[in-house]
Amino acid sequence: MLDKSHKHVTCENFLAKNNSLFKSFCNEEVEELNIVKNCAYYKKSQPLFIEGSMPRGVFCLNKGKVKIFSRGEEGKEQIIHVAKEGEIVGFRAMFSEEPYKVTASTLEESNICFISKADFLNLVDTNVTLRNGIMKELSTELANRVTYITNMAQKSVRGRLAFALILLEEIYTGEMINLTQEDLANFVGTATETLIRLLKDFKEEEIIQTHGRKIEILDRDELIAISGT
Amino acid sequence: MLDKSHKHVTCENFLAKNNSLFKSFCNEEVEELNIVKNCAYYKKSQPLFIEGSMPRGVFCLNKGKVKIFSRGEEGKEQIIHVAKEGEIVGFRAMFSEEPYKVTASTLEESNICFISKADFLNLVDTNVTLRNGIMKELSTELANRVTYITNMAQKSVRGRLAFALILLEEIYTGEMINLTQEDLANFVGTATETLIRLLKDFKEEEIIQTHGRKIEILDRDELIAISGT
DNA sequence: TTTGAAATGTGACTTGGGTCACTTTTTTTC
DNA sequence: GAAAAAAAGTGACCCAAGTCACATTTCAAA
Repeated sequence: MLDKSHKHVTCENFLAKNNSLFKSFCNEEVEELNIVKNCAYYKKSQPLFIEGSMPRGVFCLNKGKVKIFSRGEEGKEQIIHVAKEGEIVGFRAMFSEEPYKVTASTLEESNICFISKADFLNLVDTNVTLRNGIMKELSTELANRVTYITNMAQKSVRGRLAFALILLEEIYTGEMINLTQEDLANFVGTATETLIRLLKDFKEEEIIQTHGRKIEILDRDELIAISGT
Repeated sequence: MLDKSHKHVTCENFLAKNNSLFKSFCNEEVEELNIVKNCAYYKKSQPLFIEGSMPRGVFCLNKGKVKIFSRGEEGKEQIIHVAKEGEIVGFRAMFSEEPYKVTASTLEESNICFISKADFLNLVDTNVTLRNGIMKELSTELANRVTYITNMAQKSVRGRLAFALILLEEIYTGEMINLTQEDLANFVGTATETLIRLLKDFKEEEIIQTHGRKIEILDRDELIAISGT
């Protein structure tokens, strides 16, 4: 099924990422982590886990981006989050005894480490800093989703697209936003056709520029203004 | 400002609520809790805390309901959650060093205990069961919001209203749903006028029945069917 | 290198639901 | 219990954005 073994992969620089929950680990802790982690190569569009299945562990993104989405009634994807290098994916499900409510799938070629539920929970139990980091992360994420819900309920699609582009610019720091228009539409919460038309507007207004599929933001301030709409 | 002292209030039955995070406390722990908690009476429409202010502690609802909302660009309320008896409100903000992203306000006369941040964090540090309960609660809430976001993005207002009524029926167990139509509209994420028209439809379709402001659900199955819309 | 399958793009049409501008009814509060 | 304020309710209007039905371009895989 999953082809994870054909390339030699390492996770060395995962810990170096400044957004990692493991960033404050001391040498001894890093050693412990190295023993329990299990690195693998993922091709584009491979799932890490699927909505409805039971969680078995967490995934640490060393290289590559991952989309997290749920499916609405008619199966339409709603992208909740795009995870980037350094992030741990799937740890929310570790603390509830319930199946995943979301699916995680790679957006590009990725190097990803796996840590089993038992090992991860053991780390959390014994490491106060990690635990506090996780509680803080859970709380922050919860607060972010408040904004997300309010935006969905009150903003125009144009405003939401502007907001999404600002978020994505941070996620794709240093590189250009690289998503299919369908994925972008599913992130914004609109029809693909509507998204294409709005992107065209933004291009004509010289707020963005495209290079093939990639999106470059030209006028961030204008996007911020529009995102209030 | 806040008139919390004119009535004698007790929180005895807070611990008895089966949805309380403190439900597994032993006698000794309950004793500790009794020392640090501070009970107060709240009138209708009094805020517990306000968006933008710094968190000072958590609130335990002994009696009464509380709405949690954020405000969109034009100040329009977006109700994120309606908390009921037994719930702890505001603990999410305890773990991030950031100001509240939401406002909490009583929907009716309420008895509410306050526990200071220091006391609460101390309880969390020393009580593994409580801590695990909180981590589980945070995770579950995060999962719920995924559904919430997907609904907002993909369902019709009619579908969202049906969904909201099902949720509210559980929150108002044993009594009838009792919210202003404006609050209900702000929960569903629509204009008050639209909400009134849709409620009228539901009445004509004999899915609900109203007694003054109170809403009684007559056909829960039909609501479930509509909520898929 | 073909060839099917995604992904992108465009036009025409329809409609859900927002806005505005009121009236009426119910609650508060003094 | 009167006045004021808030909530509930109705009608008319309109446009943002969804749907459908295609054409075209790009990509992946055999």
